Amino acid sequence: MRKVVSSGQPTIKEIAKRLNISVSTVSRALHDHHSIGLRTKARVQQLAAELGYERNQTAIFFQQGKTFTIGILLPELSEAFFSSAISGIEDTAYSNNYTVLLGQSHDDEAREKQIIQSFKQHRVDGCIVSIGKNTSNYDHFEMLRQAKIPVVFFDRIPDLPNIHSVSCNLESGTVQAVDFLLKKGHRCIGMINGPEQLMASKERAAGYIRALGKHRLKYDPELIVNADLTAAGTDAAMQHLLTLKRKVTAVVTFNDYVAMDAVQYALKQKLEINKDITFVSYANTPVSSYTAFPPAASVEQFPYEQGQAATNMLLDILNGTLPLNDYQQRIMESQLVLHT
Amino acid sequence: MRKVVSSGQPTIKEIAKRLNISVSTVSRALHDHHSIGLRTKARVQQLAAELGYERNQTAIFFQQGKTFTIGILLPELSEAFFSSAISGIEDTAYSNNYTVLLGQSHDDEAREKQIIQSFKQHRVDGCIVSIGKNTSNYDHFEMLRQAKIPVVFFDRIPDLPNIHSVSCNLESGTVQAVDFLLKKGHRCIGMINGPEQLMASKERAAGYIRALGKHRLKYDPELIVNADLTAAGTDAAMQHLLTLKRKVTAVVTFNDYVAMDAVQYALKQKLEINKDITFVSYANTPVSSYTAFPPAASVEQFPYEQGQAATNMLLDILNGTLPLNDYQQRIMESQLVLHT
DNA sequence: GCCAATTACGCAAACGCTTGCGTGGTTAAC
DNA sequence: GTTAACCACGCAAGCGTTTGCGTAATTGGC
Repeated sequence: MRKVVSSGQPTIKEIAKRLNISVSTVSRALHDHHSIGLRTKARVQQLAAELGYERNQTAIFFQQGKTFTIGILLPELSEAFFSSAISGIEDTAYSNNYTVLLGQSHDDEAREKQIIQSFKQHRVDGCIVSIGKNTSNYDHFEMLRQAKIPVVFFDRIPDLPNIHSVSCNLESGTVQAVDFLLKKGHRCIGMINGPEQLMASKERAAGYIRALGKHRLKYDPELIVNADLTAAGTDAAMQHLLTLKRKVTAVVTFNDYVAMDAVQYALKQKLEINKDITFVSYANTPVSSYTAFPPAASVEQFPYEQGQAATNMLLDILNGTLPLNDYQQRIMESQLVLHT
Repeated sequence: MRKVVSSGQPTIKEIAKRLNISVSTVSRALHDHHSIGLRTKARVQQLAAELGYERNQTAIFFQQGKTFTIGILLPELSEAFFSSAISGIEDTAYSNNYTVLLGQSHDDEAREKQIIQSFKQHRVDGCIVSIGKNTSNYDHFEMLRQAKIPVVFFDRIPDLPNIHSVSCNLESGTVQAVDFLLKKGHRCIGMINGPEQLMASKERAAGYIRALGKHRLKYDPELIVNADLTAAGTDAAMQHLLTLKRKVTAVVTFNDYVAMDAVQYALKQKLEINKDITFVSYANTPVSSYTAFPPAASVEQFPYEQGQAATNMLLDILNGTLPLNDYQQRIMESQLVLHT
């Protein structure tokens, strides 16, 4: 039999041989088991230290069927929102002795499936995932369910029954945002929303409509336009809004990038920001306050905290604190932040 | 013997039993081994598909002594520079069938050591690391070396002999930046640099001085000020520069955030940007182009590409293409990008 | 001084998979 | 008809660790 690898790392067996005791004794000594004599324990531990023994996690993972690893799948690692979330996830995973496996889907459904597959093969204990923009088939998550690998969806959550999720209540934040604009006297408020099928888009729209209702104002469907979040899409949306008969004096944009593109467009149309037209956005970049015309206010979604919350929920499931089939949808409150 | 886990996942053994053949045959059939008959192969593969068989990677990792996993340790996952780098790393790892394990040190040396320890126990095949600001002891990396786990340092590289590294030559970028300003006619150029001990600061200063030398200009030490990267520090630095007898008409700032703070300060002093004073910066945020007064130009460091390069170097080592002891320091060129 | 409890350790199986080698059986070459 | 080559498959070891159970030896209670 060929020895595949000679990592050179000392093993428990090595220690046993040198000390002329059995491997089980060594294993127990290393775990401070009560049935091992103090002398033996000391001898084992000392030799282990001398040899620089380190347990082979891969062996333990295999033997225990548990990896203390969670897979985290996000659309884009470099987006500020997600990178803050990763930070929150890693921090809480770390302090609970879990490790984090990472994958980015780039909003590509096929790649998303492959990564989930890879996570599953890696036998991760659980997953945290934010689905891609155009993911419409959820077979891969069904597989995870069958494999009894818990998943906590996060931010971009699929429209599925019986799932765990952590998300931000964008509806309430949107209500706050629209309220804010209404109180400032705006009566014709446009909204550049995201792709229709996105939950995030639905919530924004719902908040928008609810806020109008609160103030007994009629909702004009033409004022909400679904865009694709590209600069071109935003331009088209702006063009649509600015050519309506009623004059749009404020716009709620899907996120900061859209806001900035929209601002650029407005400037090209010789509009004066915060006078002719006011923008409110959803925060996803730390530097929007530095921009020339930052949105008058923005809805903060606390990505770091969402990451923490999702991880905690997953850990609760893994610990058995939270039953796997007790599906929880934790909805965190978003909050409108004024940019004076 | 207690069955620790009953994951329910079908195993190779299960398939063998059902088909009344040996596990080895099943294994080979699944690997499309030539010594297995077509009929058996088909039967095995079909049953495997039916059962939803999936190989247990943890078993394979353990058996093979290789995990196809690389550990990546960074100071702060949520910083734009690093999150782009992660993105580049994940992408190239993914396309080479490697998976990425993640850890952030928060510039805490103890945590850095723990994460490296964890990576080692996970038996990662290799590591990519950017060290913490105040890491001064390198024992943990020495351990990796002894365990024959290759490391590629990246961006923030330690002052050690015999290491692999990928970093960006900020000196050349700085020369370009100062060149640019000189060609525009500026003769009194200030620099708001970072903390003195940082390699990054030294390179910037060196580039500044070299560029002046190229043009046979005298270097005035008063024009380079070391700041702490906070808004207050930047204000103080600006104040210093603006009260010199010679009139500073351009400033090179440590990064985009400093630039934006400096711009704010200049505006408060009723200076006109790009007329009374011009800024050049080092890119570390994707949105600086949206700001009111973006720097006239900035030195791009290509974090995504650096991440790719580091990963490729690591993969070359793992493939044996690049000998482990053939230490390479890849220095990528930074590049001045004009923001017209 | 006898039985029970406790202490201190070893045996061996099991986790799932890969792989070198062995072994019949068939085919082809001369 | 003998030999060689090849085909198709099984055996079993081994990767490092954990753990239920068995077993001596020691101790303590009465």
